[in-house]
Amino acid sequence: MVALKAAAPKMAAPKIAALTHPVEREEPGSQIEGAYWRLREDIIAGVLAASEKLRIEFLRQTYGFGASAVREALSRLVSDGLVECEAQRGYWVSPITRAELADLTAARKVIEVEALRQSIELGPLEWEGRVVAATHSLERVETSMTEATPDVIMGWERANRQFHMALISGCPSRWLIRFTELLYDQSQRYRHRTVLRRPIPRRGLSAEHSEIVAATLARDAGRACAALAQHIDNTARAAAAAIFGGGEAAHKPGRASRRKG
Amino acid sequence: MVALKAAAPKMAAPKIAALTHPVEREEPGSQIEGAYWRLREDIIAGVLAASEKLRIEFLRQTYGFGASAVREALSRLVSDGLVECEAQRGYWVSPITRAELADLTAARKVIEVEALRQSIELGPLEWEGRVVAATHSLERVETSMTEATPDVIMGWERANRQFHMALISGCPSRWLIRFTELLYDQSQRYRHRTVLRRPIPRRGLSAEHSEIVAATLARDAGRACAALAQHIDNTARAAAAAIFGGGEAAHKPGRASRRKG
DNA sequence: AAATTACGGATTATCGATTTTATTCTGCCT
DNA sequence: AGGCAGAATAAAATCGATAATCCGTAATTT
Repeated sequence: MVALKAAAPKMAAPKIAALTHPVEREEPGSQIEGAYWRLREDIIAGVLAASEKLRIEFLRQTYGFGASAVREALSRLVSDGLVECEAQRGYWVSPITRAELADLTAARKVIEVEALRQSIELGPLEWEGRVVAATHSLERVETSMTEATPDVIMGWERANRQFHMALISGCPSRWLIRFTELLYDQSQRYRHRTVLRRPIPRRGLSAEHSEIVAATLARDAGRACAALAQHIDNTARAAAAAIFGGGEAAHKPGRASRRKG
Repeated sequence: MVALKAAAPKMAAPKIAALTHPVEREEPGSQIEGAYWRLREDIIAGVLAASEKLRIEFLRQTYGFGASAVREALSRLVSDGLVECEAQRGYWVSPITRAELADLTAARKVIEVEALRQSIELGPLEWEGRVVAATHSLERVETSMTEATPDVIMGWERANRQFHMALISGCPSRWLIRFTELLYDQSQRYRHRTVLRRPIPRRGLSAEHSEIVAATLARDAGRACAALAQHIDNTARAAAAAIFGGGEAAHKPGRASRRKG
């Protein structure tokens, strides 16, 4: 995976053939946009590991973007919280810690749940349609999951994101939706490892989804919010167990821990 | 302060007298950091007006930063939501609209209020100290406000921000604090015009602050949160009246409206 | 022998120039 | 007269090169 194009960066700057999976994103327009989304995806998916140093030259050669594009993309990712940087010492992927996961989970239980509540209470009619559609897609993907190839897993992850976003897409507040997306993507960095270890989703995850959907479509805000909060908690617990095991933290946030010699 | 290290890049580097006020920020380290904070401040303070086109060359000459630094700073501001950009058409300050103000207000009433609740319920001891200190500073500034020079207004704005941030600084969630800051700064763009028109703060604003502080220090979460929500609402209402008047919206978000011929 | 300082390699930050893209203006055609 | 095509202009995006900084290592001194 990660085909590493290494595009002859001399004269041909040909539209940058996508190395990664086809995303629902439309054509990137500028190279910077492309670099931004590519790096973002690879950080969330763990291709660029937590705490990994992000050398400009390495990224330039690996992805075939120009140095400027890489730098600007990294700048945006800093504001997104996926990348950190220090004055003259460059960039690195934000570390993964148990405390950060706990914080993400707590914040999601405030913001995503509130967004769901507003969706239920204020969402327009077509919102219900989106929920039904996304639920259907997710179910289709889940029932057809027999093996755990990267493609299948990625498909499920995308369907799961679609599902969560559809749930809150009736919320009238753009900011709440934006924060929900941000927190979801941050959490995705943690969840990804869980999915890798637990190929076929047992643990009654589908059941949790069903409960959320049922309560939502019944416009029972209290029940739906409680179910969503529970779901977020369970997911985070599973991720914590998969990543940090029972005991201590795995990554220290201290200095950037190099990965390459 | 800030002092623009600059180090005579080529020959002239005309030092560009700062358009802005001195901030509490420490030395910027890199030029990009400096550009980022300077632009951020000037956007929030309205020096760079809403919907204004941000030409790289113009910013470069005006502030004396390099083109790359400007571009990277703008990239970060895009992720912050203070600047928007489109593929090959450059950058512009995010527009100001009545709908956006309403959304910001609603989001603040969810997030900032929740952060206050968590502060009251979970905040450590020294948090109360910070609240008392910030309240004292704000009172000092308010009682000594007789004229409305830009410096005085800026001092008040800073004290007000300190006050709001101190209130929620006991919240254990870094993400909620971060979102609160983001929304506060976004709202500041709207509030700024209110303050300009209403030099000496009447409208019982101090009274609102007092009520919030009293309830907070009494650890009465319900009362404090209600007071804060009311305060956010009143502030937004005043800003809406000052900017949009009674009727229609002032700025259309449509195409970037040029300012320079 | 330990600590400190000086050097070399590597990486980042910055600047200038080039290429690509969009916008505006003008002339021609309908 | 109005609309369209095409050139001219302006701006943004990208690239290549230079200067400043940091990290690791080795030599030197106490």
